[in-house]
Amino acid sequence: MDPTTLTDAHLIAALQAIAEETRLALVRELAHGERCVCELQSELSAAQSRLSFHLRKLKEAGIVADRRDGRWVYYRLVPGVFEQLGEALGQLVPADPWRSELQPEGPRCR
Amino acid sequence: MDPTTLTDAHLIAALQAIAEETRLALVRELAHGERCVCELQSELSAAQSRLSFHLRKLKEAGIVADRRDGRWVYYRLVPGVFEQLGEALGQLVPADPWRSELQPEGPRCR
DNA sequence: CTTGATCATCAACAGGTGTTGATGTACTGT
DNA sequence: ACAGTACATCAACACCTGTTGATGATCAAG
Repeated sequence: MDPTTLTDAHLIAALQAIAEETRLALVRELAHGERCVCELQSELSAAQSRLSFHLRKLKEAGIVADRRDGRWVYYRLVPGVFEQLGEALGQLVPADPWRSELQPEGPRCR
Repeated sequence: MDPTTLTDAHLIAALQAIAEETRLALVRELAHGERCVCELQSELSAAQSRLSFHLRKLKEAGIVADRRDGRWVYYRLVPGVFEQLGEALGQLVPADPWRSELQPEGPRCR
């Protein structure tokens, strides 16, 4: 039950990629299916250069993939990434309800 | 089953807070329990000023909370945030396996 | 081959982010 | 009151990020 564990660098890159307004909007749009850049351009009413920049970030972070068809480039979400990220976030903390009670004594700073 | 839905701004702020090396290390450390800054300082071997900076970011993002006891300030994870974030990430995409097949026709760019 | 459309890349800029060293604040012990 | 410790804040700096407008590359149609 752990086919592809994320490295810290991958996790950080992916979270950083999603943690931006335009890119979050792109992800939401691509969640409905494949889109070419010009479609995203009109749907988000953003400059083409801007979308190219953000789509590149998302691609480098492994969130989206692209495919060329004629003169259009279609972007899509990489399947499973969000499930994987959600799982990684959940596993960050061992979900231990007695966690905060386990440190009864004061610090030993020097 | 949706007691506290995250706004986009909160989601972005939280993800951006976690998506940094030092802060991810802080989160991992705090996952084991409450820590005062001087403890974190020696465990991460980071300058005090640096930790103060990152702990502030985490606090502003709602990831950690602090508590003063004498001359020590203890930081702890806010319970449930990672479950909430994981859920928010999972819900970003409707988990629809036929997603990529639903766009059969070409684009209408103009 | 030329034109027009889609998309990527670039340069320049503004603003944000993280680090370091110094200073300020609050608390404790003597 | 004084000195020392824990922590926050500040200024200065280097670096990164996002936006815009221009230019370049690639493809399709005529």
